[in-house]
Amino acid sequence: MRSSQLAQTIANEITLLVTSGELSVGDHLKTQQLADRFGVSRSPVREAMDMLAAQGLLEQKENRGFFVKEVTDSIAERVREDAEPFEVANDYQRLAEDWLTDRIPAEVTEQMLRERYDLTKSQVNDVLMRASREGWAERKQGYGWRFLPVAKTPEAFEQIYRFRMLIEPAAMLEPEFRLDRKIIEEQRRIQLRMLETDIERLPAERLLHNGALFHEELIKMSNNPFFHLSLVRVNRMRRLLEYRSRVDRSRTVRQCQEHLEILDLLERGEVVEASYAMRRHLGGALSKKSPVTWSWSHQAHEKELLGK
Amino acid sequence: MRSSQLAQTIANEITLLVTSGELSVGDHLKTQQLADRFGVSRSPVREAMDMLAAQGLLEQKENRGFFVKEVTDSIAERVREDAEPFEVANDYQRLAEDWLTDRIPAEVTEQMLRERYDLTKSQVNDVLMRASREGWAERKQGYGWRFLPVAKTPEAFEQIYRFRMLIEPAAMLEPEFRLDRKIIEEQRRIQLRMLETDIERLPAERLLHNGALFHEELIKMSNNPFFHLSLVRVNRMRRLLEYRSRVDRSRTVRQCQEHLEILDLLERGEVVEASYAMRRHLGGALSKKSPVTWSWSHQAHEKELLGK
DNA sequence: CATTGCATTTTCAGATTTAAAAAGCCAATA
DNA sequence: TATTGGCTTTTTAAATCTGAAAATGCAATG
Repeated sequence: MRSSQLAQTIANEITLLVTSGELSVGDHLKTQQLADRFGVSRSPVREAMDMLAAQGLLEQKENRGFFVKEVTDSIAERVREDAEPFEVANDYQRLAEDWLTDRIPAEVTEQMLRERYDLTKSQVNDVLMRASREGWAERKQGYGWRFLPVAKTPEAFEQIYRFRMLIEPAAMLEPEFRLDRKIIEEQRRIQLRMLETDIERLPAERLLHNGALFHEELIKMSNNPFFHLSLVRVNRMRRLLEYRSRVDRSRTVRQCQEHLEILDLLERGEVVEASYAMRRHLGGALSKKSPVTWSWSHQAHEKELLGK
Repeated sequence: MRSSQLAQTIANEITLLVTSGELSVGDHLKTQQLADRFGVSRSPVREAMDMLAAQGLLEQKENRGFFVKEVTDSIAERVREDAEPFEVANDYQRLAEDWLTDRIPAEVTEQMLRERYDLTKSQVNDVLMRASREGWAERKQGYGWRFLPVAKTPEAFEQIYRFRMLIEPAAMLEPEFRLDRKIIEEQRRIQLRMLETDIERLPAERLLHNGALFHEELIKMSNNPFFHLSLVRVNRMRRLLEYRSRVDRSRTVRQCQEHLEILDLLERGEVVEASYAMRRHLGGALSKKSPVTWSWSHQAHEKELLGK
């Protein structure tokens, strides 16, 4: 029973609503309401509910619609980790992997890729489009594509972290920065849950995702979309790199704790403290790899203080 | 005589080589060499040379290839200012314009756009792809596109400048920052030429382009591609905004002077000074619009110095 | 023996068609 | 009277095809 991508996505979102407790057993799911919420029409919502009814999460009553039937632990696990087009993501990963490990040349034609990965034209197109959006592939002037060397080296890691150490703490000090309790509570919940759960058992993917989410949600509060956008972009690139390296789970616990500390500081209104904590937090990830001199920043600061 | 886009582009590049003095009268243009240089095959280079020969810039000798024939002022003017697909850029501008001035709704279907602007499917696709790359349009979950409110407000201007004030000075203090004399000389040349020329006569487009180029070339020297990429991206967005507002040419002279000062500092190796000058330079553009408090940065710096 | 000039092959964009998916509509119903 | 459920219409995505453009091979030439 092959069903549409969108319906899948929405089925997951509905399942999330149920498992998160926003909907409880016996509640009535109104089609239009859900459609509005997700920004789609009723068709895919309807289809998603059909699927969930077939799985037993929902119950359909003739001419009255769907109702939550039961909530068991097994259902929570049924949520697909990512609702994104399965194969595209795969193909993309594969290409990225091959490029990062020098298994493909820097210049290729679409044809070559089609053959190598056995893809259709539009699949190749999707993958290349994505790669170019993420900044590591570009069309050549004539025929063919060129892959860019960015992020191949281990230094890329360092570069990303230095960039983040600059923008993330600064974002908190933006004049339009406003605390958003909802975001803070949501993130606290996520981080606490990770600490409670057996970290070893969580998939690496989820660890990376939650980590990135934390930082992206916080930077949003700066109310300067350019900070947010930049972070989202470097994070995409970073995920490409981190996918390959095994996640060091011993550090994850420490990271969660630091995340929680930052949330505490923010909630108490100690924004400058939080900004500083964020800087240390990011610096920590960096210094594990190599001793970095921060002297430059002190120079700059001294300079500015003098100049004032 | 309609000829291929690529050949046009290359014809312009070749003309540029001649007018810039890199090639002089009588020089032999080797096909393969040029093809390699431009990253294309010999075919479009050949076609471009045919075109230029027809125009009289080059001379073809039987079985010996093409040679530079003459260099007159009229030829320099023949160079098309931008070699980018003419209409795509136009359509894109038009759409952006309409969105910025609220003449189209936030949510549209491709169909709507096709009708409104009388475009083919792939044209619409190109334009939307570009808009999504530049961050102001995104696909809805189902059918249709959503335009994002970013950069519509005048505050967007301020936000962009605050972002730039953060990353551009910091880029100069990156550990991998290296002076590149070639870049510095090239930029100095451009800035000087602008000061010499009657600023009133330069097209606004060119002013904006040169300004953006200056900053993008400088940030490259940080050797941290993430700084460069971020700047390129906010600049694209900025151009969208600035296109609409008339360029204040009285400020352009001052800006060029500041650019030159920064170049001088860099060349003398006073990088920290240069970084600071860059910050002031960007702050200047901002403070023209509204008085901005810089207090936050001092707080942060104090904090960090104390924390050390 | 490097380079040209032409011929040949390959690649890809655009148009067209076909299939799939989402949105909209409206009578039936609780 | 709000909502569903089936149905129709609209919209987009995928597959195929075709021709123009770009890349490449090679004999001819200086």
